[in-house]
Amino acid sequence: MTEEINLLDEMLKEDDNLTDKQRKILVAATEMFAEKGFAATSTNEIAKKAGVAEGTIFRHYKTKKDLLLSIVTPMMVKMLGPIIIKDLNKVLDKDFERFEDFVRAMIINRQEFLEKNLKVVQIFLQEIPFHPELREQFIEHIGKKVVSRLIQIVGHYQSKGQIVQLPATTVIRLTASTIMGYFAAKYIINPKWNDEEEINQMIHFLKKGLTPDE
Amino acid sequence: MTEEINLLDEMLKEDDNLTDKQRKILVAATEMFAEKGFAATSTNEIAKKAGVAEGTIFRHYKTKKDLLLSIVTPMMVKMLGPIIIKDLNKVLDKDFERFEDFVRAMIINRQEFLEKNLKVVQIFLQEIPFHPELREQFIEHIGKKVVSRLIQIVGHYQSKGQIVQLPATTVIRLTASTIMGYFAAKYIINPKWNDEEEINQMIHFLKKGLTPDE
Amino acid sequence: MTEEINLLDEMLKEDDNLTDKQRKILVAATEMFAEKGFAATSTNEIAKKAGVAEGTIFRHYKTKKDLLLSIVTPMMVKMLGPIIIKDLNKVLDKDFERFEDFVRAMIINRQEFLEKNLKVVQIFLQEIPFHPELREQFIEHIGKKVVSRLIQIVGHYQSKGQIVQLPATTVIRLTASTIMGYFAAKYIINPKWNDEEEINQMIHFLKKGLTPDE
Amino acid sequence: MTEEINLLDEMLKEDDNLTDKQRKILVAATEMFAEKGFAATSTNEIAKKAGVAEGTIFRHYKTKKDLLLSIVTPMMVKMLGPIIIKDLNKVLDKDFERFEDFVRAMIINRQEFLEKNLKVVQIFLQEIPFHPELREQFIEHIGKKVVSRLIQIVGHYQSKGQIVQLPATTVIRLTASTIMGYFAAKYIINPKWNDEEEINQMIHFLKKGLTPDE
DNA sequence: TATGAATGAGCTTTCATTCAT
DNA sequence: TATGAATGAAAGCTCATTCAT
Repeated sequence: MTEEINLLDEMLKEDDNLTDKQRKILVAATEMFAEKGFAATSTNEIAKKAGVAEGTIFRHYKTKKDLLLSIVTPMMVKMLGPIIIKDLNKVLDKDFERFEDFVRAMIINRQEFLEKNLKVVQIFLQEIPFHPELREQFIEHIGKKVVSRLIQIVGHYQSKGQIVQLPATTVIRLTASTIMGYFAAKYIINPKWNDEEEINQMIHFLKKGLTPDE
Repeated sequence: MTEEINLLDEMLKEDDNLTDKQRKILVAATEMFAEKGFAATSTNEIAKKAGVAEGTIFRHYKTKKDLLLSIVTPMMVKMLGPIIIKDLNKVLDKDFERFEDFVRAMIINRQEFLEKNLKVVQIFLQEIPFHPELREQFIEHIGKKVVSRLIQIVGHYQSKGQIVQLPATTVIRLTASTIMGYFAAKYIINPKWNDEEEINQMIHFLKKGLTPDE
Repeated sequence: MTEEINLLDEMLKEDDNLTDKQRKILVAATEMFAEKGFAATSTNEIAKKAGVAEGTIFRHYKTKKDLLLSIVTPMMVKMLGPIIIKDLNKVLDKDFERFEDFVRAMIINRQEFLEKNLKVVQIFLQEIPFHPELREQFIEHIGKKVVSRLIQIVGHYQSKGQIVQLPATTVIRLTASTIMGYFAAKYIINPKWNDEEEINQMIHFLKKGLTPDE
Repeated sequence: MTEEINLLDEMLKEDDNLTDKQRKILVAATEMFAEKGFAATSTNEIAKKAGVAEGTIFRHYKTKKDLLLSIVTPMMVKMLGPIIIKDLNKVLDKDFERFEDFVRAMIINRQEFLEKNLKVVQIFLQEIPFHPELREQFIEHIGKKVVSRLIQIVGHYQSKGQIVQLPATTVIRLTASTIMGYFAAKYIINPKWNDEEEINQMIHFLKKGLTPDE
């Protein structure tokens, strides 16, 4: 049912010229960066946790920041981007009859992605305020493509008369906010709710909220 | 029209036993923490920016973390909490006939707050993942009170038949997500939109989305 | 029975131009220096313990070292010296018939002194390795006088045929070592012994050990 | 004639996993601690004197206090203890006919030890008042063993009727005081005396002083 | 390739001391 | 006289990074 992949594992396996040590470093660094933040994690700690010498880290990653980028950039550039696009195609290709079906597919799709890449996403969200390059990379390589794709989709359902004639970006924002609010609640507050029911209610809310005014 | 106050200024003026230097330290630290993050800001930088000796910082704040807390805790404990409560009273006391009027009042009220305290809120959001005490303090002193208040309010409008009979927390989440999505877009992406129109659309969306099903 | 005085109290009372604060500083500093050593005690700690402002210390004592000297020098220069001399006179004037009576008087006399000035003596002994001036002061102002006096006394009892014809300094060393060993055991190891009996045994040991060889 | 070893040299040579730099650090630290005291010696000074970077010190010794302990503890735990025991055995095994012969052997034995380890012993004596752990370590690991051994020995000579029937601890105290008084005079006052003669007189004094009363 | 000792700049914090009030 | 805020040098210590092995 799920063909989603864990980005980190993927990266580790796929890349054949990755040493065993290198894998260990990436895993350890991901763990620590997520927990304490990039700036507050020392290369010494990472080395210890990875069970390698400190020098080994710098043999593979010129600087500490390089290490961060090698965790977070692939997620965006190599994986997040293509995957999103691919997934969106997948979603669109099925040509869901109704907007609400499309939204449901999106939610489930992103949910699986999140579930498998929590740590890296967490690092990304935590560090993006402090690294302008990260921000720019994200906007340039991912953001723009995703947004333009979504605009098409919104237009598609608007032209079918299923959703209200607001600016596409507004529709996207309202929808995305609602979905991300759901994820935030789920992963930060961690409530004991029934996922399926909650998703149904959310979609019902979106459907009603975005229904064209008569 | 706005009686909102800038938290930092407030703190600086109100507290009579704050030295001039201490004020400068707080302003400089807020600036730097917001920009580079707590861990990546050195006390040396803060001292230079504040135009004081480094020792002066530690005369007033036992540790660097103390300095962070003395910026962020008052916001929560002394100011955010009471203000929210007071504001909510203000909002509720008017007993807005319609849920949408209440939401509009809330948006404007929080908008003003945000506008005047962007930096401190930014620090708070950026640092909360790395400081468990901050998280606990926030939940204990602020979160719980605010949520229980909002639950009352939702119940109020539900009993008037204005909004759908979902669990109050779900209603709150859907509403809050939408509003926060608006703020996120406004302050992060900084689009050139028409605030008033955007707010109107958002409220319309919420109203429709939360209308009771017939 | 005892006319011994507590050096610190003496100093505090006697000196009329000592402020109340100054007294508190001296008491606090003595306490801390004895406990943690001079170098490891901060003026801040002393100020807190004394209940005065840090500046007040430096109003009275130009430097931290000045404070140390003003505790330890009077003990030597003003008090230890004269007192020893005076006391020795007292002891000698009685012209104890036997050497052992003289020794006993000495032990009791020094015991009382120690008992009342443990802290200051402790500071003196602890700090003397690190402060050459202290060492020189002691030798110059106290040591020489005391030694030359003791040489006279030893000569006195040697000429009476009561003690062996060794160099006076050797006799002094053997006697002083024995007495100081007793004090060291008493104040450092703090054994549960009978003081009087122990002193009797010690004197008996000295008497036998220093008896002229036939 | 002497098989005594210099503790520090011993430590430095023996331990094969000691870096060259580490050796230099230990030598420099010993020098400085002896001269200025632990608290008054800065790690910066030690680094300069050792010709290493300051960071190097902390790579090998987690804290400055660690450095002190790594100089002083081995002396007690690994070396002083066993050596004393071993030496005492050596001394006892010869089963000196007379108590005075035993004492003489002891003096010479300890004299050699002192001569070769003056600095470390000096540090130990100077710092013990300020470091309770040091005190406890010493009592636990060294003091108790040495004392119980000495009690046996005293009993041995008492049963042979050579020394007076005082409590063994009293005999030990009187003897040790006399010997340590000799060492104190020798190493602190540094008199120009004839060692051998002085030792003979001291032993004669002890013998007479501890002779059983008829 | 991997190590880990070594570095020195820079970190947070402490300190004795000064000085305006 | 007494204060305590302010100082800046120096403390102990951490850090990312280098390099000989």
